[in-house]
Formats: sequence, structure tokens, C-alpha cells
Amino acid sequence: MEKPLIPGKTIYRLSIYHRCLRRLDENQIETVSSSTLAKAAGVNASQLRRDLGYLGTFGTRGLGYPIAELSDAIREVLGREHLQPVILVGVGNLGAALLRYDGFQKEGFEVVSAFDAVPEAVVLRGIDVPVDHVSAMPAFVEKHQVRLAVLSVPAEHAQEVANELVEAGVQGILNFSPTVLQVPESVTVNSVDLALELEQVSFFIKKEEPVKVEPDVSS
Amino acid sequence: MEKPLIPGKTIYRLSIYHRCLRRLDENQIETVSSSTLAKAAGVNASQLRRDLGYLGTFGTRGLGYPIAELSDAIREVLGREHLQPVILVGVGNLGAALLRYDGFQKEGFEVVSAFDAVPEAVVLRGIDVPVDHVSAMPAFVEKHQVRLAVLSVPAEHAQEVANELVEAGVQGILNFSPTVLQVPESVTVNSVDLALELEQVSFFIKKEEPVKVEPDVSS
DNA sequence: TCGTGTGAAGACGTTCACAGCT
DNA sequence: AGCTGTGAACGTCTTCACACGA
Repeated sequence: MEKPLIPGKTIYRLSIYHRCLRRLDENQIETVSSSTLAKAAGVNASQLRRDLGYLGTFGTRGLGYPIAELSDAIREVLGREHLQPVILVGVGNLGAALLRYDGFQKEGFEVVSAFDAVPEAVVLRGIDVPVDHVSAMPAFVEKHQVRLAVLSVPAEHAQEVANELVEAGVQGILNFSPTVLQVPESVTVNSVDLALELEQVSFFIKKEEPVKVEPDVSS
Repeated sequence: MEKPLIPGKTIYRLSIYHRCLRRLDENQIETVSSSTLAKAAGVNASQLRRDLGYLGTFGTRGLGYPIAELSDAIREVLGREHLQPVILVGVGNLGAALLRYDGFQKEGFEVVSAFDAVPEAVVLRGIDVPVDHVSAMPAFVEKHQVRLAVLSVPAEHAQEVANELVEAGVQGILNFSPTVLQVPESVTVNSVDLALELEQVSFFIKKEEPVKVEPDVSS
């Protein structure tokens, strides 16, 4: 209760493992070793074992991990036995794309409703989620006990809408606007800043190009 | 040359600082203290000073940092003096949204061309970037010396397309597909996995709800 | 006095290496 | 022999705390 028993980074990786396990399971494979699974997940085998250690003792020495069992254990820890309802606020370019994205469903989330300041302007092609005016959001959140929200409004409205979400009772926000949100400590925010992610890549490629004029075509 | 002089996390935060600085600069403010800027960026003041320390010595003790100067210094370190050309591969839901997204431009990137397996099927509304067939990608990359690519194809094609990108000479990939990409060490990959980010939020909200039946309406 | 710059301490995360089970 | 589970070493990131300059 005191300590965050499982570190966030581990949670993130557990999700990855879970995906890999599902693929293995579909292929009728029964057990997997840490080294094999680690390679599939793109991590160190030692790290994987450490991560799985947080779940308890699952593996069989000399053999590996039972895939089905391990998969279930991870699902339980991640709280994925049931579909999680999610709302989305801000149905612009990105918001609309996210509504059409099926990745959330695949991982156990259901976007139950979306909200926008100008719902009439939203192109509904390919979107099968109702899009309402933001003013209807608080009531919806309360009525359906929604805890999770995806925030994809323009930066200048992000804080304001975040406040409304928090007030309505949302406890977790996945924020796509390039803004540092100020929220009460009890609320979890995870920001995905697309431009910064690209910048991150950009920075780390300049290392290996001291050449500028000479197009080095070795290899 | 040997060591990654500036850690990745710092780079990420430098980008955030840079944004905040631009806002301050627009408001005619000349200097800022570490504590003020830190609050705006959502980090600890000590951390900010440490981060800025990587750039050299900029601040004036007792006064703070000169905004314009600091902003320039960060821009230089991030290599943002010039527009960086980027291509995007996979113009589906997400890819199309990213093409319409103006955040990349704002941070100094220019999406110069996009590619898709079925470019004819792409709805071009709001997109002012040419969309070609993927087969044209390698030639384009070579001709325009493109180093950066955004990858937003379906998961089942991600690795395959990544291989093509690498072979064509791309050195950095921002990957949006839920896949662990295998690439040569010289290539930088940064993966943004939307579903996992949501899951991350989801996990950390269950902590503070041991109550399930009783809707505790204190505060 | 105010606020930077930084050594030192601390927290956290990763990897090593090996004992021990199957 | 093969592979897990884990103490211990290692490395990285963050925060503290304070000397020092303006």
C-alpha cells in the first residue's frame, strides 16, 4: 500500500511481454524461456526475469515459463480482465484518428464516447463512437463512472479541459497536447508529445554523421 | 565523441524548456530563474539547473537565465537551426492525422513527402504533402538525403517497411506501430505505442480506489 | 540577498553472475 | 544440462545542500 510495488517501467514492459505472449499462445506454443521472450520484446533476459519476478514465481527452472498462465498473471496485474471505458475529448485531426484507431480496443479499452467544442464540424467517416458537445462531458463521466480520458484538444485549451475532466471525476488522462498539465496529485497524467518524440530521434542521429559533404557509401 | 555527453532524458526536457522559453520570449520577458522555469516545465528546479549545466554556463547568479540567449543555446544543441526534412510512411488513420498535424512544423520539422501502399485510397482532405506509392520511397530518400522517417503502417508491415527505410539510408525512425523493431545499431528508433501509454495511465489509477461500492465524495 | 553551479548523497534501474531446482 | 530466481555490483538519474558570484 505504501510503495509502488511495481515500477512504472516494468508495467510498460509487462504490457509488451503480454502482447508477445498472446502471439505465442496463438501459435500453440506452451512454454517460453526468458531469453526467447526477451529477444522478442527487445529487452535483456535478465531484465525480463526481474520484471516477471514482481508477479511472483512462475517459471520452471530448466524449462521456462508457461505461456497461458503467465499471460493471465500479467493481465490480472494490469487490471485487464474487463474492458475499461475511456472517453476522448477533442475530435480534431488527431482525436479523430485515435477514434478510428483499433489499438485501444485490442488492449482492452473501449472508447465509449467522444466530445468536442464543435461536434457538428467533426467528420464522422469511420467513427462509430458518438461525438457530443463538451458540455455534456461531466454528466457522462459521472453517469458512466468513467475514470480514463484521452485528451487531444489544441494546446491552448488543454489545461482548461483537463480541469473539467478532473472535476468531473476522471482519474487518469492520456494527454496528446504539447502542454505541461497541472493536476492534483491524485490524478495520473501521461503525456505523449509527438513533436518531442521526433526531436528525440533527431538528436540521436547526428552522432553518427561527422561526414557532411562526402556521401560515404561503404557497406 | 565517446560518451553521450547529454543524456536522452535531458534532451527531452531541453525541448520542453525551449518551448517554455519561446513563450516567455514572446511576452517580452528577459530573464527567468530556474525555479520559475522549472515550475512551467513541470520539473524540479535542481534538475533544470543540472540540465542546463550540460550546455555550459549561462545563468547569472542572483538573477537567473537570459531567455533569448538560453533559447538559442538549446536550439543549437538540439540541432534546430535549420528545418529537418522528414518523410512519413503509412497514410492510414494515424498517418493522415500526423500529416495534418502542425506540431512537427512548429518544432522545426518538415514532412516533405508521404508514402503508402495504396496512395489512391488516401483521403487528401487537409493534407498538403504529396502522397506517393511506397516503391518510390527509396529513391526519394536518397535524392533528398532524408534522415528521419515517421512510420505509421499497420503492425504486420512495420518491420518490413523499417528494413526498407534503413536500407534506403534513413537513420532515425519514429515508430507508431505496436511492434518491436529490429534495426542495426546505427539506426535510432523511438517507438510511441498509443495503447501502452493508455495502459500505463490505467495501471496507476487503480492505486487510489480501494473503494468500490461507496462513492466517497469527500473534499 | 538572491539564485546559479556543483560535489555528494540518495533513489532508481539495469546487468552480472551464480546458486539451486527440474 | 538448461533455465529460473535473486543477491550484489554497477550505472544512471534525481535531489539535496551549500559555496560562491552578482
